[in-house]
Amino acid sequence: MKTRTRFAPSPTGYMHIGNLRTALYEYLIAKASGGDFILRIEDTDQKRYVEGATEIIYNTLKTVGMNWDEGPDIGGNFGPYVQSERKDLYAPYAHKLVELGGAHYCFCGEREEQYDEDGNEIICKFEDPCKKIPLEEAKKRVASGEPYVIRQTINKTGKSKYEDKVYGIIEIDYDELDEGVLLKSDGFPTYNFANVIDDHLMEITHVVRGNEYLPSTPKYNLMYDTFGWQRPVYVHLPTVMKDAQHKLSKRNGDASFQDLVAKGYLPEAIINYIALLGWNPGTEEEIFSIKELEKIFSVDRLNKSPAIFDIVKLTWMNGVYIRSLEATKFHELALPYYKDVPSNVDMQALSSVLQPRIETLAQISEQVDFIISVPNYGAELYINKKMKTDVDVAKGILPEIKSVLQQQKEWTNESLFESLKSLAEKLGVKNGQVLYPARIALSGKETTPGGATEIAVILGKEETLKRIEQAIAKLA
RNA sequence: GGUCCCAUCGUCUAAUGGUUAGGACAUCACCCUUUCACGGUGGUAAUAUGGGUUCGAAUCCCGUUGGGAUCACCA
Repeated sequence: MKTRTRFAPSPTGYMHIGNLRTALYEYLIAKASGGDFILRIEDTDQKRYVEGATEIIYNTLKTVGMNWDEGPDIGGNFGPYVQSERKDLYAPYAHKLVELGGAHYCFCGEREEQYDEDGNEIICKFEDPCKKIPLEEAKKRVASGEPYVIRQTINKTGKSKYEDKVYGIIEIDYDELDEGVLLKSDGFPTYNFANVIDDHLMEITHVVRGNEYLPSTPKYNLMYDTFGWQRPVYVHLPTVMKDAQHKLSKRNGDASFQDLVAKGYLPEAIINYIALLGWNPGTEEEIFSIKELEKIFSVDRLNKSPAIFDIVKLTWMNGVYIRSLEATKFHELALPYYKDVPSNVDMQALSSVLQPRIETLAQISEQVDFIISVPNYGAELYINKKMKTDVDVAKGILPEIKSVLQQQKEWTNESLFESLKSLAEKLGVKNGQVLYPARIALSGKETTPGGATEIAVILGKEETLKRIEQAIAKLA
């Protein structure tokens, strides 16, 4: 049978990293066996609906390359794929479940307190008195227009048992299960019900979701069993944590996918990183494209303990991706970050020095400041023990550098380096005694991306000479 | 609190009864080098704890401790 998995987010306007990882594993489980990946929007809670949220979901999935085979926008044989459009479909199943004895009508409403004959408080979800109302009577009350919900009926004896692909056998006493609401008084299903109906109707073979559903899964199994439907394969995923105590969450202000992208992380790197948060290939390789993951992914290698999201490692991995980019591609991605850079600057050259030095695109801004304008600096910047330079060395060498550069015909890194190196030889000084002062004069910074000659190339001849002259004037 | 789940370097993880407990990030040192990066080499660093079972336990069992999840007309 063809594997079918589904990603079923609710449109809250935010693509959480944990959700993205769940989607990724759902996608990979399907694709690893040539199956289908389905997108379903779960918007039964109208209060939480956020405008534009579905677009964020579409865009995120598209930019990371998780293409869905069926979904609200492209349709499919099992639509509609938005739960609110499926509204009318659930109630008949709920009523049918009542007929089958798996659920009952409850008229308690939202009234606060009820007590039985012994004065004990009645809590419907635990043991609903309404389930004792004869079915015929309950149906009459429903027909007469009395408000009601449909609650799951649970026989509180015995133990439930099921197998999860990552956690193994899970056993829970039926007594622990709540008689929860399946169909709300507004006629909408709750997640607990809609999810079972939809997964069955859409022929989902593998239900993949966060492990917070581990304890409620027996309730879903009861429904599958009562309807006589085959239970899906369960794959419950461990939580993605922010630290040892807290899960990653919107409430804590933790980064979403879009936040990370805005900070200059590449979608490919994000996907690669989160794929490894709770899964490993069994080899020592760790750089994978989503296409490669599709080939090697296997549920067996999913981990069951929670994993802490480590931005430091993601950042390293992002650096790996940035470095492996084609130079032209990198330049294209870097361009938006050059908006304050003067147009006479050689931006291609800038990109080539930046590419091996940054780990996120946002770091470009910090690296590029001195290109825009020379920061204020004191003469003591020329003092460097290792390079054997000080203010006097700089005073002596800068005019020499100026005249060499003025005569320089070919303005490339190699030829500039050659020229300055032979200047050092001619004067009998160390290379650093020429190059270090030159870099300070050109950048006003102790450390820069690239060396003096690379900066000169980026700046161009005119600006380079201008900066050297300014530095000489400053020292005079 | 009841129930369920989890537990290997700081972090992500490998090792499914026999390994000097391996790799990656981070960190430290050194090398390379016109600074900074990149790259290279090496180091520090882990089986939470107490009992079993076994010739042998990170691995299997029980307890303890620690952590997480769940107990809505939210998903």
